[in-house]
Amino acid sequence: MATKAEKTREYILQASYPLFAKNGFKQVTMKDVCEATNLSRGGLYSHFPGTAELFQELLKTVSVKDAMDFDREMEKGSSAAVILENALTQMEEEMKRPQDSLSVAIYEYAETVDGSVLMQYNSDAVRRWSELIRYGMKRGEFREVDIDEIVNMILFSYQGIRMWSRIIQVKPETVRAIMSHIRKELIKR
Amino acid sequence: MATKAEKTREYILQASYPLFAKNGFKQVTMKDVCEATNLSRGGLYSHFPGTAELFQELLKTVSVKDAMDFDREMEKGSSAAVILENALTQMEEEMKRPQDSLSVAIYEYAETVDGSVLMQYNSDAVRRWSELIRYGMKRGEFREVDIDEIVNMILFSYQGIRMWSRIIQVKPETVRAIMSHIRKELIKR
DNA sequence: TTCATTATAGACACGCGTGTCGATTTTGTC
DNA sequence: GACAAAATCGACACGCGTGTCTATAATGAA
Repeated sequence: MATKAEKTREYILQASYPLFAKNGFKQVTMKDVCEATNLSRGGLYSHFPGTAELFQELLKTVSVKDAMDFDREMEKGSSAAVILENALTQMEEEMKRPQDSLSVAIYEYAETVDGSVLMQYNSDAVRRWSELIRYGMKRGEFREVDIDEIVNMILFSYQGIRMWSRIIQVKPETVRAIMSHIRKELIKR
Repeated sequence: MATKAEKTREYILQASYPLFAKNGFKQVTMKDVCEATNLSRGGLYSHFPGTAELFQELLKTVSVKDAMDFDREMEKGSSAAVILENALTQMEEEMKRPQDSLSVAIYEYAETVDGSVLMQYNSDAVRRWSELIRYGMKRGEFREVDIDEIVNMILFSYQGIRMWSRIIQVKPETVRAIMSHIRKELIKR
């Protein structure tokens, strides 16, 4: 029944999201979270024993709405080309604001705490993309490609550019070049 | 003239390489370097004021022998397909032993100290690969591709897979799938 | 071998993040 | 409104990495 604690918990999660998005996982300290939430050490620790558990919880609430969840669209029978285009656009948008994404934090979390998160993350993405491509091929919209090759190419170049774009100013043309390559690779002309 | 100091400096660099390769940049402390070199704090600090300078110096000595330095081969007039094959093989080898490569350390160094390192690193790689592809096209070995698109695809998927392979066990098939895609993309059949 | 120069040892004080714990305030039930 | 339970505060001790400084040891030129 509402319980103050649950609200506070929720509030902490919401308030710490930008911290992780901006600074990654390792760079965020409990002290930072204290300041971001205006809670004291004691108050904070009574909700989360450490940044690891906090971040873990944060991931659960976020992973649900993943940009690359094509299932619904495919069930609706939407055009594969359109679904692809939307995904590419969303990816492109994300690159423009790398500070809003948890991707690097997830990487660091996997590095220092639990690698299985990345495995899960990756195999999910592989599965979803594979389904989309199979779908597109079945509908005759996509070329007959080697699914494994294409999916890995897409996902890893996405990861690569995503991480680098946090550090160096990756030119929009560069992002577009990758997207364009993916498009050409898949769409029948 | 020989000067003990220079030798020690050299020794420190050589001894700290594996530390950075294994642990990245941020995770390496001066204390770690002390232990790896059997030097005391004072001894070490009289050579390098911090890990940043140490790593910077380390980069200089390493970056010379880059796996993707195609210039010499192209000047010799070697087959573009062969040069490509060698590069892909070397990349594949590197993935097998991610703990021996400085790639993640470079990323972290760029993140925390100086991003221009990555920019330099990247634009060099772009230039070299572009030249190789232009060379292969001129020789009629490679298809007439969009150089920008292909080069970015190659480099970013390489980066992506390289970083992830430090954390999750990327299957050899996956690496091979990427390499295979690159090959198909370039080589005329 | 001598001795000025150079290199090294290791103790020190400092800053910062952690996790804990008793005191205090707030909640919400009766 | 009273009062037990729940939530929060903030001071504390601890570990760890940093950078400095002086005494000591090694070097190598005369």
